[in-house]
Amino acid sequence: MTAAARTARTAGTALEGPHGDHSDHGAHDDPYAELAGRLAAVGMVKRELSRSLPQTCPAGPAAVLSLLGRYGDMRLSPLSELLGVDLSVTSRHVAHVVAHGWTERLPDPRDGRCRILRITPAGRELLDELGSRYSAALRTALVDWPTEDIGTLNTLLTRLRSSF
Amino acid sequence: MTAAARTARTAGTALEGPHGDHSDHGAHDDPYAELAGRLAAVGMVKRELSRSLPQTCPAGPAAVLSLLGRYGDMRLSPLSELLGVDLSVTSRHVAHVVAHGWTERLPDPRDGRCRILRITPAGRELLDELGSRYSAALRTALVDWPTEDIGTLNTLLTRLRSSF
DNA sequence: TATTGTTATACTCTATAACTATA
DNA sequence: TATAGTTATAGAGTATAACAATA
Repeated sequence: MTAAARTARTAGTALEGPHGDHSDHGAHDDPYAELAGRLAAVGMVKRELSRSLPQTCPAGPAAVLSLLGRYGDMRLSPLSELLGVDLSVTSRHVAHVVAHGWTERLPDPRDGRCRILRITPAGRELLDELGSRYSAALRTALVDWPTEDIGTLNTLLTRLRSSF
Repeated sequence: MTAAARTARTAGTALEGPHGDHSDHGAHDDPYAELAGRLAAVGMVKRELSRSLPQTCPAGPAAVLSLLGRYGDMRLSPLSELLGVDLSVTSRHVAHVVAHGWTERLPDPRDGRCRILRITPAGRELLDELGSRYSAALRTALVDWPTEDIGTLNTLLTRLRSSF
C-alpha cells in the first residue's frame, strides 16, 4: 500500500494496518480484477443476512417494502428502477407483498394503466421488524468495525451503484 | 471518456439526488440499515458485470476458474470455502468447467475420496479472456474514481467478508 | 401506435437431504 | 462411524417474450 493510499481521506486510522494477513487471499495486481472478486464475495454476506428473514417474506419482496416505506407511494416503473431489476420481476415481488396484505394497489387517477403502490400498516409493521433483524445481524458481525469505516463503505457502495 | 460525460456522471453521482425524488437510495440514520440497502444494490452491479460473460460460462463456473487460476490446484472442500457456498453447489460448478475441458480432476494420492482440481490450458485461456472483460467493464464504469478509493473499497469488502 | 403492467417460460444460483465411496 | 464428494429436489431471483389494457 502506498503512502498516498494510507493517508487517503476516506481511510482513517482503521484502514491502516492490515495486521499482516500472511495468507493474503486475493493479492491482485489489477485493482479492477480484485474488485470483481470482492463483489462476488458480497453474495455470501447477503445470503447470510437473508437468513434472518421470515419464511413468508423473501429478500425480493422485502426490498419492495423497504423502498415503499422509505420513499412513499409510487408506481411500478420507478420502483423497478430503484430495485435495479426488470419490470416483470418487480411485478412479481409486488404481487407477493400485495397477496400478504403488506401493500395495496390504489387506482391512479392520472393513468388508468397504472396503480399507486402503498405500504399498509401491516407492511409497515413487518418492515420495522425486518429492519431490526438486519441491523442486529450487521451490528453483531461488524461489532469491531469503527463507525467511520461503515460510513466509508456506505459512501463507496453508493458511488459504485451510481457508476453503473 | 470525455469531459462532458464525466461531468454528467459526476452530477448524477452526488450523494443527494439533484431532483429530490427517488435518486437517493437511502438516507438512513442507522448505518447498519443503510449498509443492508447498499449491499442489496450491489446485486445490480454484479448482474451488469455478468452480462460480459460468454453463454458457455456463467458466473458460478467463472468464479471456480478464477480461484483455481489464482490459488492453484486444490480439492473441492477448500474451493467451496473460498467460494462461500455449499459443497454441493461447488460440485456442480466444477462439473460444468470439467465438462467444458477447462478443469481436470486428478486423483489424490493421499485420499481416494478426493480429487485434485487443476485448471487446464484451455481454462487458463478462457480465464484470461474473462478477466479482461471484467476489468474492462469495471475500468469503464469507474473511470472517474480515484485509484485510492478503489483500493479502499477492496479493503473494506475484504474485511466485510471476513467479518461473516 | 406507444406505453404500462402482467403472465408464461426458462435459466442460474442456492441449500437440504439422500446417496456412494473411501478413511 | 466419520468424512469427501455427488446427485436429486425444491425454492428464490432474474430476464425475455408474449400478452392485455390504456394512452
